Amino acid sequence: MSLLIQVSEEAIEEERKIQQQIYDAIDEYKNIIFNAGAGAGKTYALIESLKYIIENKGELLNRHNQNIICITYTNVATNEIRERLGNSKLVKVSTIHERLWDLIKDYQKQLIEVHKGKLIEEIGKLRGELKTEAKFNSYQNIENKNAFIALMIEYKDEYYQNIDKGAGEFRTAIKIFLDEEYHGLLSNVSNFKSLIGKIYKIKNFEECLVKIENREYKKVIYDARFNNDKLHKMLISHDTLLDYADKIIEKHKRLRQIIIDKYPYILIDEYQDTDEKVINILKNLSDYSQEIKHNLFIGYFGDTAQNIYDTGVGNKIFELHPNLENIAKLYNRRSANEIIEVINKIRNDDIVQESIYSDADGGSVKFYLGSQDNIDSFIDRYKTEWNISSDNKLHCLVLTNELVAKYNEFGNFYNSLKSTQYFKSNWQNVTTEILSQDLSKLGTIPNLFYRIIDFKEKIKSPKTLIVDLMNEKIYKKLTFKQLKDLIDILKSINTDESFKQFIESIFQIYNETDDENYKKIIKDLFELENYNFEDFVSFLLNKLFSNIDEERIKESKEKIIEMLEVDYNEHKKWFDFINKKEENDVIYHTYHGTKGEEYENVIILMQNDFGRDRNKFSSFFENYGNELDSDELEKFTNTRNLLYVSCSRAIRNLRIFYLDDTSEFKDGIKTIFGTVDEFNS
DNA sequence: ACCTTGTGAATTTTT
DNA sequence: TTCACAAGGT
Repeated sequence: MSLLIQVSEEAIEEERKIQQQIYDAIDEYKNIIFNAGAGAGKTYALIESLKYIIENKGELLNRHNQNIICITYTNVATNEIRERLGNSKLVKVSTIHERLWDLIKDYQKQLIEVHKGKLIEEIGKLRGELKTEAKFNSYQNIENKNAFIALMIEYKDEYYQNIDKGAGEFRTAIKIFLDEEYHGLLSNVSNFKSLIGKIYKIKNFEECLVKIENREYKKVIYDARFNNDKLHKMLISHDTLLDYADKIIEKHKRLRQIIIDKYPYILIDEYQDTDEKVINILKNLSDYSQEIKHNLFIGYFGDTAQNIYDTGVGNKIFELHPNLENIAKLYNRRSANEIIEVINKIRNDDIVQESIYSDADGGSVKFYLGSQDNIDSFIDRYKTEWNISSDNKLHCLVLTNELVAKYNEFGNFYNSLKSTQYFKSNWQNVTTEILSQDLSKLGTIPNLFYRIIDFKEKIKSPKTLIVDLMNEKIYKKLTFKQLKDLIDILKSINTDESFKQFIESIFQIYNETDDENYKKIIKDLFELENYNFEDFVSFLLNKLFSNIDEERIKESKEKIIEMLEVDYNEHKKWFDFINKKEENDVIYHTYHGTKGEEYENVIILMQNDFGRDRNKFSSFFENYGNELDSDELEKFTNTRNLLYVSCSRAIRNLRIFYLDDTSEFKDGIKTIFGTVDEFNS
């Protein structure tokens, strides 16, 4: 049965009127906030608005050498808007970070001033902590702190060499150079490490201030690749960039005027995800434009109920930037009526959507009660009932990446990487470096694995083009005979067995053949110093288990071999996941990761807890419709938004499968989903 | 009975 | 990084 096809004349007319409201605001330079729920065509409205400005103000802007700014939250969104808008020199589409850095990077004198202020502030904070926090009590009682600090700075190398050791070993190693009068500080090793970390930081910052005074350091640099500041090296990361931009723009009127006069139209996509500091910058520009009576249009496009990240401004925007003209679009262009009814109840605010289609009946939503044991049979049931196939996939939402890996059938490979020393000590990078679908963000080793798997798949496939297999420089110079020989060698690599054997085979041929072209291809692929399996393992060992004792080398090597011997299907599934080309009929995602997507058939696996919160979802249903204090309300809203984003992905069919007992909060569920059915397989 | 210490486990996402 | 908990000390 087809649905979601017919649109009524009135609806089209109504949509046009809403779009006209935006155009009118643009003409009058009235700042707006455009709110549209999930699937309303928000990006469409944004792009139409950009086109309107280009068509109607383009000539004037060109003449004055002015531009339109469109800022987005992600690089993916930037690319999508550029693609849908088409080429336009007038519109600068970029992420907020890229744009802000572009605006301030040439004001180095002012940046240095802000940076100095930041360093001094940080030093003050650190000193304060050392003075007041209880865990530094024994340090506070030391007579000659400077002597202790000097000693620890002298033995910095020794300190870092031992930092990963257990408490006992660490203590012994430090006592070798630490005078006896300070041994009391070592009674609690974790407090000691925290103390020394702060001491080193203060030292670094002070040295940095001196270098700035000596004009040895002259530039502040924003580096988008890192997630942490290295303030003492003049490197700032994402958050600090926003902070510095906010401060500089607040302080310097001239810069404000330059921005306003150069960019009279600023449009913000997904404003709810934007940091408060950014809203503050825009508010500042807006106020100043009114003060000097220069024209400036600011348009926020988004939806407060889809704010699922803590750093996003969400509904605080109405306080931070008051007096915006509110424009709402209440049509839904994505989902069947049954879905829309449920998502309206979840958000439960003044955005009550209705379908733009007159043939939107025919979807279905149900809430089931089940358990861990019958997840599989639940999914099987809907594979049959919904005729799931490669053309009609089933998308299943789970809460953690660990489950995504497991259900997408590369759990062992994922866990073998995750349990390496490198990922244990960089646990915050696990998701990005192992599961990022942006290749440039994969970690060194996952990236290498990715390239090798890619190579293996290409060699196996008869459809692979020469261009995709090797660098142009290689095949360009080859005769027909040479090319044929090279291909024969490549084909002789063993691609039938495990990943480990594939790599062994590559190296074996490498060391037997005289074909320089083959060697060049392998060198381009691996970028190693030595090309044999033993050295390859050592290379992995060095990257994944650096800093380990002699005794643990053997077991670590075994772990690496294990990683390479995981069933090759797992490597392949991981590879397909990274490429977003999963071949299974059922595809798993995290709730968060589905933002902006839409799927015909959705199953959401849900339970009481998430992370440290023992009752994230249960308390949402318990509190639905109740009056809440501000802390409770914040938690409630946060869960509500996540639930709203997840449920609103569905176009036609939606099932919630709840894995814990719901008897305590059944009423809340019933209010939203109608019934709670028990699933027994 | 209470306090201190060490160890291991734990969310998501973006720039 | 932060938290919970077990083990060990006072």
